[in-house]
Amino acid sequence: MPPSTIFALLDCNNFYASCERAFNPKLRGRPIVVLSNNDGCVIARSNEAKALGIPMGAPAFKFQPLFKKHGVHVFSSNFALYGDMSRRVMETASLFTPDMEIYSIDEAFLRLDRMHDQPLDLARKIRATVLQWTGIPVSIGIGPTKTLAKIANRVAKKQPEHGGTFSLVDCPDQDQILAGINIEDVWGIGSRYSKKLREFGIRNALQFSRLDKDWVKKRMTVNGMHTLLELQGIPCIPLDQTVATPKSIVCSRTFARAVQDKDQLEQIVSGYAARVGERLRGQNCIAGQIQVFVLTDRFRLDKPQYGNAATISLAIPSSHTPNLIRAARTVLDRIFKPGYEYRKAGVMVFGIEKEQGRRLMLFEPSPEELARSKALMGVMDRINARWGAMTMRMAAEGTGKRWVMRQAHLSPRYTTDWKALPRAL
DNA sequence: TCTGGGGTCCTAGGACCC
DNA sequence: TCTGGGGTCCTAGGACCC
Repeated sequence: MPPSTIFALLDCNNFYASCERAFNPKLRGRPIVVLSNNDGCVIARSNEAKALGIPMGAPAFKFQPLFKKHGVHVFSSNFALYGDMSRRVMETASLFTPDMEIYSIDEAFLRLDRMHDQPLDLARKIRATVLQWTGIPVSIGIGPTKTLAKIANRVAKKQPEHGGTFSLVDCPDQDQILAGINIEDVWGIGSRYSKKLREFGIRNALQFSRLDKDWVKKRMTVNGMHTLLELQGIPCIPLDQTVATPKSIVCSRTFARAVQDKDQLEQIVSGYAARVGERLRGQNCIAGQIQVFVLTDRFRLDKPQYGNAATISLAIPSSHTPNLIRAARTVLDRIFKPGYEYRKAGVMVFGIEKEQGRRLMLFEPSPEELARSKALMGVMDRINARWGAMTMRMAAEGTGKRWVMRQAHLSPRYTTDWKALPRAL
């Protein structure tokens, strides 16, 4: 890496809440929360909702009175909408620099050296364009390392006087700013390490940045050492633009109601296996192993608790839904114990590889068989993409309504469903 | 009396991220 | 009645091999 790398972190402000607001201008200035699956707990809040003291992860049922009192607008999570809005934001930002790493649904690292504009000018342009084209407000922080860009982003977000962008490159106040960042707010230092560090009297980013390298490595592995060096301005975490195949794919849910019946659990698990299959095929991948897990309600300590997981290898790596369902049922059979009230289950696959270029196995299906299964899955995926997930599914998933999931406050799929396109009058 | 040492692979657990 | 879901990486320790 050349000596003067300049990283920017673009981060969408209150992303899910902003997505809901982008299509409903009446919500401007109003408190908004977005709930997790099952309408269980709060996973996103607008600034107004934060100001009301609604914490991240708050169980929705405990905050109902507060929502009502302050007219908080409540939404069930709508990932079809958020995913599509994310794509728009990222595409817009990518027009400004070729060096971009999409880090999460609402964050991207950019490299701004090698560009003609001054980094801060460029950041302001990106911010304005994204806002204008997508309706999503973003903050952009700039620094000589990713970790410092993260901190700059925090400053940009928390101190409105900077207008949504901030740079720590050649910043005379850097020490003062680092001293104002709590240790648990440093990227890479979570709650466990923060607690440990506070026991040593390390409370902020500046104090941490002055620790001894080997002391940190010994207690926080090589990752902690990288964080330390990055705070000192030495880049250790490069921009990663590779599109890696995922190592695992999981589909799991907490149910709205407890399930005791094995047949019902089989249908649920089959449905999860089908979702995993869709996502594998979406990446042109196949998986070699499949795991199933089941859990009882961890909050009902008055009831008998049980949780278990098991994994098997597929005879032949596959993304074919019937194969995944068959395997998932075999695993479930092994771990299911009657007499418990299950509240959560999941299906996970690993040993994932690209479908092309895979090593050949001893008992390969014939080319005709492969073509047939591929065609069938292709038709299913296209129908579900066009008409909404789960329009077409396997018989094993059951034909009942999606009663296991509660989504009482779902917004329309504005951008991904023709029927839900907003009208411009 | 004496009882090596190094390499690899796998797994479980722990930490982190959004 | 009611508490999310989906990922990654690192390390220690045991099994096994030579």
